[in-house]
Amino acid sequence: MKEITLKQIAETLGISVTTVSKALKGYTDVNEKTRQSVLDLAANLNYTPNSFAVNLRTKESKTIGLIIPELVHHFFSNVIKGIIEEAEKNGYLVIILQSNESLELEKKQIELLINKRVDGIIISLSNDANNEIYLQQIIQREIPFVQFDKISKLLPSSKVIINDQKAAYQAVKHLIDKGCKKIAHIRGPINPQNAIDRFLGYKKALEDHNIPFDSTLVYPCKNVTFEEGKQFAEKIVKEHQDVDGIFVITDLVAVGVLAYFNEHQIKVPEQIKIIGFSNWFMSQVITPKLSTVDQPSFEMGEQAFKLLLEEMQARKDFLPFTPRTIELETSVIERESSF
Amino acid sequence: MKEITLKQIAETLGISVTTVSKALKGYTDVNEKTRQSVLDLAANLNYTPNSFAVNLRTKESKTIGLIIPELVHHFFSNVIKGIIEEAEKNGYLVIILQSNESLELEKKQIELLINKRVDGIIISLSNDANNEIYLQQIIQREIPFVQFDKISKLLPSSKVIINDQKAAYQAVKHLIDKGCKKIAHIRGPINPQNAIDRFLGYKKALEDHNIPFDSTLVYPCKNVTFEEGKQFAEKIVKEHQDVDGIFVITDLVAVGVLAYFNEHQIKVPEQIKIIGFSNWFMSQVITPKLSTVDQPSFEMGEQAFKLLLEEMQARKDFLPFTPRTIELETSVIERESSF
DNA sequence: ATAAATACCGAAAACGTTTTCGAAATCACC
DNA sequence: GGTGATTTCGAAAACGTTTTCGGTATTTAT
Repeated sequence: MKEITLKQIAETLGISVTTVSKALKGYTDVNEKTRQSVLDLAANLNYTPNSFAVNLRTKESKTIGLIIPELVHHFFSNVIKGIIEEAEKNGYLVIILQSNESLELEKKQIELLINKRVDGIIISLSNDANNEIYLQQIIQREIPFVQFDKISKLLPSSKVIINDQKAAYQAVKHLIDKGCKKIAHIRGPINPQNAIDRFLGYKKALEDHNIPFDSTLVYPCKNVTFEEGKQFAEKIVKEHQDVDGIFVITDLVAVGVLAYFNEHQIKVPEQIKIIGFSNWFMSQVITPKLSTVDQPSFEMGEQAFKLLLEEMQARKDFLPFTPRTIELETSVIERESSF
Repeated sequence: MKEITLKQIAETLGISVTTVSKALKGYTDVNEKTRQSVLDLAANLNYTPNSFAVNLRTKESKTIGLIIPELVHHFFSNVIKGIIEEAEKNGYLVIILQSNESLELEKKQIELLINKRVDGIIISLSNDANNEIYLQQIIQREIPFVQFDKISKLLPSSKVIINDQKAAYQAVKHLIDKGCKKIAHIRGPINPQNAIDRFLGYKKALEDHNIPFDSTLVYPCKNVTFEEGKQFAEKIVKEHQDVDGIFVITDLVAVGVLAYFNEHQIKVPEQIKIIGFSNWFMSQVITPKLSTVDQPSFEMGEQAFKLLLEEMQARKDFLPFTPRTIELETSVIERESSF
């Protein structure tokens, strides 16, 4: 069970390693007959180049790294899928690591990838990350680098994002269009930019439609869980009996809200209309089906890899590269919870 | 921005590359002073060994490959998480590929990984795979290899599985214990072994409790979808008004059943009790909460990597290796749908 | 016929590391 | 002071590939 090498092919054919290599790589300075004999023998022996040697020689591994905060997550799963498929189309493989929303781990994972000498890195930052030194380091080392979803605006890299503020605006406008007059917002934690942006979109939509903003109608999640959804649902109906619409930071929490209302015979959408965010899979299998904002997650993955590829190729050819930001369109998906 | 190499360290210290390498790798035949100076300089320069060169020299990449049928899947996401975490603990990184339930793609992905010369491969087979030649090839090449979940019994490799038959038996027994007298089964497709085993467990549980088996109560899914769940729910109540329990191949389909019953005011669990399989995340946020069978997915991933590591180390030391199979325990999780 | 152009091939260096093996220098001991 | 043991070091080979550069051999043009 020995590995086939160029040397072996060369020896059995009585030619040099150089010529064998050239024949296989389509160089023009090799005779058609010798080329054929090399190709035939290589095919017979099932030769595949030793990628360790190729990596060393070419200084690239055709492998990229991907860091996400949490693997078990419908949104991220779809992004990963998009990245992997697009990468494979272009001959790249993907190493996946998780940061578990920990800065320390995020730092460690980045160092792992750099030491592995991956050709590029795609990342969705953990909540508290911003402009950490270990992130700047990626750029200083000129490692091709793309951020998506949860990004640091300060870092000069390519990015794939949605316009959270606009998307939230549309979600709230949808509730208003459906007749809601008093709309609560269950928002995300204080720090992450997308929670802030969604809150701002909520506020702007109210203002634009002459609904007074009331800060007591805004409930901030700490952990963004199903349980929190149930708790806030209870709080909302107790504190504001006349709320007729809720915009929720993400579907998971919105499903918690729905669960509470189901249990307490509060009719959705008749009494209160609800809209979530992200179009999690579960939102279409729950009763009533949850209206939500669709984020094109798979496409986000595809675009992220494409941007990375752009930079990888530019660097290889020593061309100047300026980062690009792609903003993907979101869309309100109207389902039973806001009819 | 040049990469630091052993050579550079050697030159600035006026010693040989050999000694630098030895100092960094803890060889005993290097003077304590020189060792310190090497260590200091290496730390200052932030030296990390070029992994391409290390790979070539040591013939291992500290990278493994993982192939799964579908990434966007609560069960697989958890397995992946388990594998990645355990791998990282042991200094390995993980490349992930999908087969999309296609034999052709599965074959291609395996070849990709072999050509990449990963140190080992973990796989959950696609539905129709069995003893394909490209799978045998992995074993012939002596590439460390572990199967999990959907396996081929014929292939002599380590495996991590659950006892589907036993798990299904317990699920059905649970319904019987709760008083069900006429239990339908929405089963999986004809081919996959786990669908067959779960069906057999269903049948055996009935027999052991003196409930006559009735083949018209068994409904085979084609695509295992939410929609199929709804359709079969309708069929079941139309064809067998007196069914009082349903054992469903997997939670997704069971949620479809629940959705149909919710829409048609059929009371769960009062009129019909339902139990699913796999403990998908959504089963605990739906109303009523779905009873199910928990598969320890994260642990499955951990164990799969541990088995792989065993084989990788044995091969490296030229020790004989005999594959092992680990069978993980499942447990019935009782929730509202079967109270 | 010779000169110039072309086709074909291979030696050798390089990528950066690990490890073997022998040499030199130092030490201990009688 | 001589022997043997021990400590410390480095030359060199090896891993398998890619690519440069020069050298024959053959063809074409004059």
